[in-house]
Amino acid sequence: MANAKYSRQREAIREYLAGTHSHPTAEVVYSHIQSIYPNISLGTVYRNLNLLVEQGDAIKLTCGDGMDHFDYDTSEHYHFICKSCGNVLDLTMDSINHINAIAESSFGGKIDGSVTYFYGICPACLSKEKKNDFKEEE
Amino acid sequence: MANAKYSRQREAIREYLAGTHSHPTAEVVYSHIQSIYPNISLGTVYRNLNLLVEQGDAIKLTCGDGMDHFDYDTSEHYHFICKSCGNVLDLTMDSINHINAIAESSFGGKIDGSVTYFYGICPACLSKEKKNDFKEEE
DNA sequence: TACAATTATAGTAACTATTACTGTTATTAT
DNA sequence: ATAATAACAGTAATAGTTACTATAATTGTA
Repeated sequence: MANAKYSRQREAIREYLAGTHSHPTAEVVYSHIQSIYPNISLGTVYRNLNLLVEQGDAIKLTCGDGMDHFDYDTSEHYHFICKSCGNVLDLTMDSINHINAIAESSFGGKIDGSVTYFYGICPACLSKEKKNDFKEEE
Repeated sequence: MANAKYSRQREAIREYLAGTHSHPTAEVVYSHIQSIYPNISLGTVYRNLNLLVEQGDAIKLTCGDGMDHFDYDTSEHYHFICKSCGNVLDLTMDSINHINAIAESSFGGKIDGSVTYFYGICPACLSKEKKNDFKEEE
């Protein structure tokens, strides 16, 4: 891991990921990087995304939609998945890491951490729903 | 969904799932049901597991190891994944559903629920580690 | 019980996300 | 400049899962 060579492709991936809060999948990263490096390979994108995760520069989100999502924000924060549009959003909220202590208190093993995903309807889909409700009333 | 016909295969899957707390994958369910129905198809296992989930009789766990796990216990409880052996364990602990209110308080959308996975070392692996530490000391 | 209608099955093919392989190219150290 | 090595593009392979199809099982009705 100390023997990781620089590569322009990886830095382009890093910069794209650092500049978005959209939690893109590898495929989405791939299609964006193609505008800079038209010949980049999807395998290169996967390898570098995983490398960034291994190095602790990004996190991988497995939120149950069949695709991994990536996030350059490694600080403690939480994610929301909209059941309607599928978008993954950041949640700005107080830390809930006390749940690890709750879990550990009556458990014979060791809790190193936890991952929480919140589900529901995102603000954008919620306002669309309201519009449709209004239409139905007319 | 009201037009679901009885099938012996599905009931065998249901009974196996109801009788274990091991959170088996579809492949594991498949190999167990084969002892009763040697010709059962893996597709049948997948279809019926998903049907049980749709009907609310089981839940699907996507805990990040690449395979979905299934659980016949639909009551509110939490899961732990051992980083060492990969086993999925039930955690007996107080409800943490207050985190949904924490998430919703500063969010413009609607929170319907959340899923939390705890990670660490399970009791069995923890005791193995201790044995190895002891060996290294000698 | 027989029969028609319909859903489920086994077996197989297809699909999606991801990883592995291979010969060539880029980066780095000397 | 050159040698060593890691990364690349392109492609093949893998794993988990879903879709398709002809046959079999289940269910409602006479």
